[in-house]
Amino acid sequence: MRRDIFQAIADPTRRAIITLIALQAMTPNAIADNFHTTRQSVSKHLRILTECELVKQEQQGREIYYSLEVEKMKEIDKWLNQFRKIWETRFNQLDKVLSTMKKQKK
Amino acid sequence: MRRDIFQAIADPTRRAIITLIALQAMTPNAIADNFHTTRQSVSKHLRILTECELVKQEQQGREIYYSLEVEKMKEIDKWLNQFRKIWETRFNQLDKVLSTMKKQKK
DNA sequence: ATTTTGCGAAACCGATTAGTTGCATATATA
DNA sequence: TATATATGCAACTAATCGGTTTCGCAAAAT
Repeated sequence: MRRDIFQAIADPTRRAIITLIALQAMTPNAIADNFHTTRQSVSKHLRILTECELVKQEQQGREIYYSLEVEKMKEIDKWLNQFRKIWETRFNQLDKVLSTMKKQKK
Repeated sequence: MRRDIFQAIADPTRRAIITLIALQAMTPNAIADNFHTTRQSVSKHLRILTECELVKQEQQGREIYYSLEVEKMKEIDKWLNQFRKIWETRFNQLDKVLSTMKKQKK
């Protein structure tokens, strides 16, 4: 049971579920309708997403509404930050090359 | 063989390798020195990272230097974009609440 | 009160995964 | 030329994964 965010978003079905419930809470049945798989399978995915706190539940009678814990998604963004510095630097370097080329044209 | 970026960064060792070679190219042996695993195991991880183009190789005599393909990392950032809109909206809503509280204080 | 509906949990199964061990190959070095 | 070094690759193994089937429970509908 590794159960961290990166392992959670590794599965394409789970990524699709995340996108699906990002804007509005949905029940497992409603979610399953969107995929070619069983409710139980979706239920399993939701358990994994819940365990790593990417998703939160809200019981309403016998129905359970699942919605995205957007804050948790920021952790992926935070991890990307270390590389963002690098690709921004690379971009600046390309920028320099381009402006040098322009100058040479003149 | 799924081999997409999300599956590639799911493994903690692979994430560590990515961070390690982000700033400077390294050989498999040098990389393996940083982990409690064998060189062959690192070699396997590098193969997976290379296959999904997150990493590029540069042969130098009998040594092979591996370095990060920063551009590819942007694809994760691109996927995050759809959620970025949401969490920015949430932040703005919190902003409104805070400014309302300030007004009420006055 | 009985049936239907919405759900999670457990047991099972085939596929995949990460890691190890044992090679083979190519490039240095003595 | 013989040896040491750097590496990738294939075969194997235990663990994990995603999916299905079956079950039990609680809430709603009849």
